[in-house]
Amino acid sequence: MTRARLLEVAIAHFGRRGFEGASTRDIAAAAETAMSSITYHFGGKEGLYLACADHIAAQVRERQTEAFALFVDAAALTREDAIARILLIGDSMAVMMLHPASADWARFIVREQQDPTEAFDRLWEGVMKDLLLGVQALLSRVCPDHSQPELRALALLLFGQVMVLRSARASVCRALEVDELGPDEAALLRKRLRRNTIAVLNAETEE
Amino acid sequence: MTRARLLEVAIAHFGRRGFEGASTRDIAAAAETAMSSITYHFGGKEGLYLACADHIAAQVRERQTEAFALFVDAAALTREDAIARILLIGDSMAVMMLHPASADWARFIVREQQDPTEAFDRLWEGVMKDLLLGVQALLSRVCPDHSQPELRALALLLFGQVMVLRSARASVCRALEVDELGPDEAALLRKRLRRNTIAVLNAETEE
DNA sequence: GTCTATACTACGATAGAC
DNA sequence: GTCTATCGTAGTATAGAC
Repeated sequence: MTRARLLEVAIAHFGRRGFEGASTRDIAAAAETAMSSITYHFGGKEGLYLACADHIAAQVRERQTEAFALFVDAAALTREDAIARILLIGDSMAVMMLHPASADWARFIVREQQDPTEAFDRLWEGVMKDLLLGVQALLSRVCPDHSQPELRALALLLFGQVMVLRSARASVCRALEVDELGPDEAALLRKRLRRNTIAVLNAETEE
Repeated sequence: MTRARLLEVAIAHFGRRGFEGASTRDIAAAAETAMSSITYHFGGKEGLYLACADHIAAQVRERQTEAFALFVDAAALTREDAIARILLIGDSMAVMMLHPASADWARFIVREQQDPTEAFDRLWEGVMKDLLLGVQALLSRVCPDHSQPELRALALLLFGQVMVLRSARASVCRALEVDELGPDEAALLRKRLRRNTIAVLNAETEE
């Protein structure tokens, strides 16, 4: 499939060099097709860019199917079960962020986060919104007294711990004195994430 | 100063569009000078890019002078004082990340974090290394039993909570249902950061 | 559907006037 | 130090063959 190959290559190129920096020539060449295939399949460079966003949203959603399943019936859970689910979701996200395959699309997302275009709307509506609302619902079981904005802020900062594994990867590697994150570093970071999350949620529960 | 104006403009342009995406034509025009001034002052596009990294490092270091001062004599502190200092540093970083002025250089840094070039070395050696080592030293007062890698992982995830305010700004705004972060949102996020940090550090202390 | 060929614009670098 | 002028290259888009 020329179309599928173009999408995959384009996500990598747009992610690394940005919309303007990436060239349709390079993308077409790397996908082993002609430049005009982009016009045919996506209408042009911009169409290809937006299609990348849709593809990423679908891909992340598929990869996190098990995590999304943990959002159902949140209101009926005990506090302990809600905490357990939050820990599972956080770890699932961490594993994804630590996996090499997430590098390309994560670059794309981080770029859109800082300079949102129409592509960000698609990413947000496609996955992020549901992910954040889901965690918020679980958090409201853990901290029933918190206001909705407080729960959202909590969810965002918890996500921040996970996202730093991608968005500041170079510093993570430098700090841990490795060239790239291996199994040992992954285990260390996941353990730390789990313990931090437990600490935060327990502190909120005690009050 | 043509040189200073070029640096400021270039950080914004490189941050938004990346090294390849940004054009020396646009940078020169925005700095109200000729394109050849870049050649004269920085030797070319790449020289300008590296000079941007140095400038950012110096700028952040200057802006965080008070925070860096909190690193001195870490070994002699009580656990409570070390925690208090970590909270101050975290809040100082959060204020910086929430301030509109950090948008341009933060884009530059986040980009380098995901695709490090020689510019990342300059950012790391210029500020980040000392910042992370400093926090690590304070953390070792709080959790004297932890290994160095454990302390580094802890420091990284704590930073992640702060960095998410910039690196995922679009999602933060969407989640809080605002177009941009105002004083109310800033207060909410800073409070949450503080409480999370206290919770994490207390949990580690108890064991 | 995928290719080649081409039109037109914008890129970075540099030479040389002032 | 800063400008204008220009060179060679690389960008996107599109027309048209197959």
